[in-house]
Amino acid sequence: MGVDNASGGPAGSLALLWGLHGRQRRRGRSDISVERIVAVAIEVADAEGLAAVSMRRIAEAVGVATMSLYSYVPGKNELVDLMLDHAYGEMSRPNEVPGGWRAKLELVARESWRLYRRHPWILQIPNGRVPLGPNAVAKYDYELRTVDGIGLSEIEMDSVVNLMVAHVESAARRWFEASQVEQNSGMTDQQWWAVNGPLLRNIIDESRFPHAARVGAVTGEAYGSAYEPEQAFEFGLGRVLDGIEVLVEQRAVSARLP
Amino acid sequence: MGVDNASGGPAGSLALLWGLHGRQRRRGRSDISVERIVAVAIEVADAEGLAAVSMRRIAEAVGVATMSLYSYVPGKNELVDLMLDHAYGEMSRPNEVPGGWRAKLELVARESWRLYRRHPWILQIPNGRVPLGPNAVAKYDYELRTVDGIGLSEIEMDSVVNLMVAHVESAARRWFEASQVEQNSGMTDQQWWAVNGPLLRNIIDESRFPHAARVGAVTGEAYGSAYEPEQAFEFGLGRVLDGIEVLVEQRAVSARLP
DNA sequence: TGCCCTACCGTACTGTGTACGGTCTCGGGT
DNA sequence: ACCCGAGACCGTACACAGTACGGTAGGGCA
Repeated sequence: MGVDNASGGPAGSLALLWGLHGRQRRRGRSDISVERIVAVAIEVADAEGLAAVSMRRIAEAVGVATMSLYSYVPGKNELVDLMLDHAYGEMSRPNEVPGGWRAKLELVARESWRLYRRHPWILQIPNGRVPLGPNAVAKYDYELRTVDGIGLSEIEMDSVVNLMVAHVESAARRWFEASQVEQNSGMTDQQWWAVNGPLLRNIIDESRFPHAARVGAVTGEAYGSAYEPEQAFEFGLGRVLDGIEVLVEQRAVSARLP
Repeated sequence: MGVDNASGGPAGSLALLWGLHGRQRRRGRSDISVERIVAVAIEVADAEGLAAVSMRRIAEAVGVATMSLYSYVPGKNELVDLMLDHAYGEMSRPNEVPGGWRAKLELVARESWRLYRRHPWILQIPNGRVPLGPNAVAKYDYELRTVDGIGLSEIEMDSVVNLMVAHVESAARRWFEASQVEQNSGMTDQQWWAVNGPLLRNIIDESRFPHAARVGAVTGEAYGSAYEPEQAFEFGLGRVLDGIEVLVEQRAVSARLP
């Protein structure tokens, strides 16, 4: 029906992702392949967002009839799964990084941030279990490496990594949403506030909303709008790292006392 | 076209949200109102998700023809804006809360968490600038109050509050996505891992992905699945509060030195 | 040579938001 | 009292989505 989103039965995705599709030689046109379809879909998504990735559109771009795609990919959900894992594959994962866990984890965060900036459509992928493709697993492994051997339990390592990844995704989502609104309203945040600011300032008065009025005035002045995504990412990054450091210190202390 | 999502011109939403619609008496059926439409839409969304909220569906539930909705609400985007602000209005915002900023901010986080659990469809609202309705502003004002007067600048107050809100939303999204997958795959996370675990354990071997294999084994054992949303929320809450505390301490120290 | 499998594709179904234009009823100005 | 216009109400239609289904054609294997 088009509503049952990703990963209803990721078994199909799993086989595709890990290249377990029997490796039988395909009989049809040799200029078409799953890889090419995925590449084309990513190109379209990069340029026009995930909403532009329809089976008709991709088929046309590949040069094939719509329904022919279904002989390469079980359905759209699986195609999106493949797109995502391919994008993960583009990330750099250097073997040796100078500095302690904090520098390493920060690097991981910035690398993720860059991924979302390059492929914002990842943020539009509807609800779903992460399809555990090879590159997703490699990413997870790489992330864990940054906090290995610093006195955390396995559970804590997982939690720390998940927290950092979640922060980056969250900040990226805010950035992307802001840019989306700009795009399809045709107004900059600044322009929007220039138009609607007066009305809102009338309504959000000091007496009813004292804190919102005061803080809103300062941030509006500073940012020229209501929100500065890049700043929010940096601020959160620092705070989250600080919070993790507190935990790491605790563990280091309790390790010294037997 | 159905693609231009929320808040293209929130001027319409703003007027509706703040009840500036001239207050002219409506001439039509008196059993229908914007309020009732919004209430019905929220009911449907609570029960079946935002995807179930179509104009046809809501119209039918209200007992009116589809196109009649458009004489109450400019379009679907505006309806969703109204739903969101209404949901914000349900949150409790006690005037006096015992404890310091940390306890207060934690309470804010838990209240938000409860909101998302009650109305998960909020997480499905597509990209958009928050429509600044009365309840959204009240929520923001209430959140700011928790960190007022502890030595932070206005910008920092805004950043802190945004960070906490973002964490809660992020954790809630993960929880919701997990529950969604469960629902439309018909399998528990545990069941899924029982089926796909062996395959993955074969592929994710110690030699290629040592950290992922080790940590995955422990978390899998502990959670019975790959991820425990509630735990992730609590862990992140603690870490974020710790990180904010570091900042607050810094500010307190630099306030003591001239 | 003959058969079968499968890549390929045309058509059609359900469902979306909403533009458009028609009808009917009620409120207010004269 | 009368009339007219505004607006509530609604039926139809359009473009687009994902994909089920069934038909066709051509190459691999017995």
